[in-house]
Amino acid sequence: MVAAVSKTKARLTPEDWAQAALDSIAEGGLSSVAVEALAPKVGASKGSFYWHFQDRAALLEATFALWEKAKTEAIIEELDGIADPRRRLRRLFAIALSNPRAGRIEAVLSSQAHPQGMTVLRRVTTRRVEFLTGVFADLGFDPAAARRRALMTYTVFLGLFSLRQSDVGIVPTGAALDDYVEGVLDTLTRP
Amino acid sequence: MVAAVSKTKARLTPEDWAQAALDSIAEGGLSSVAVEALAPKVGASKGSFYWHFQDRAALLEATFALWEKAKTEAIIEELDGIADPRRRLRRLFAIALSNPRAGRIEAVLSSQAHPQGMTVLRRVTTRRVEFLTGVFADLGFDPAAARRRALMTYTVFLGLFSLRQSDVGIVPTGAALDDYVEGVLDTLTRP
DNA sequence: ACCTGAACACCGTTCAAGT
DNA sequence: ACCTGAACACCGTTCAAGT
Repeated sequence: MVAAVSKTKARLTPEDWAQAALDSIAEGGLSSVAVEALAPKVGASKGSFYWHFQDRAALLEATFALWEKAKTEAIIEELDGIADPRRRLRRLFAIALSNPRAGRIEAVLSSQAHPQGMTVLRRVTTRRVEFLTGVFADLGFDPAAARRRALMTYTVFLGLFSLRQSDVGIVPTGAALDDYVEGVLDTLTRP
Repeated sequence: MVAAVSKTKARLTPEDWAQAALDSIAEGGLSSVAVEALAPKVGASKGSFYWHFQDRAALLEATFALWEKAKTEAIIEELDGIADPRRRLRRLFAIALSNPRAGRIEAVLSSQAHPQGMTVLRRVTTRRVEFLTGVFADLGFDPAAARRRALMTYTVFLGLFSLRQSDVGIVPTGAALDDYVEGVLDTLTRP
């Protein structure tokens, strides 16, 4: 359960704490991000934490920023390499749905448990809707229509994430999920 | 800020605490539901709380149950009185979007901050998707198609809630929102 | 510069004692 | 049966003291 502490560097960086916090959120939600609980995982004392961060809120801010870089910027960068807009969109859903735990952070941010999360959430949302607008523009929709489609696609996307989290057995899995997504994308991209 | 305490009944019921907790979540999120902070609002001591509830988790359970009754059962009951399926669906979106704070509890439940919330979330989700499946069946879709449409509609619904919470200025407001919803419902109900 | 360990505050929880 | 107030535990935060 306890992650092995790297022996290669004696000194800790803020990123070490943020990464530990990110893992902790995926495992046990926001409330599991406790300085006292994290300290032994990174191999330091509670007091040490307050050298790197002003408080727990600052840690969460750094954690959300880390997630933003890994899960929005990096993915959009990959997708921008795909010329065909329909394939680009399909790939996005494939990436997003490949990890059953994806959406955990989005859920935490949306719950408004922490104001600093809202800033990141706004930035990520804007970025993603922009990306989707680009996809629909490339599909030949005029700007206003592309924007509307992008918005609807993103709500479908968010809703699917949310539904998967609650795990009601309503969201299809495996091949059925692929079929479902294919059908949804058909509906969304039809002129 | 502090709600006036009713003088008409000296004794408190669990519902008094649950209602106070529900209000508190809407105002300040889950973390604002603190026994110590709630006690003066209902006009009792912390100790009194533990006569009515085993712990904070039990209060949250009761709070979620209260919300379920008010926001799912009551609304579905109203909607079931509308014969025309398209109007029924439109009315659902109207109710859901009329309160800008609607979706707060859904967000809290989805964040999995509390396991007991998941039970309620699953029940509510199942109930709502069943309701939507009925709408699409009434529109003439066969069972499997009705189910798929219901699922897609519910993800659009959840996503819209979620987006509104983050308040990015991406979701249209006022008449534009009505137009947007109308367009979305058109897309969703088209055979 | 970076870290430790003790101290304190806050809030969840318990409980003996009151009505 | 229902409530109070004091006590304790847990974790966020501070800080004087160490390297």
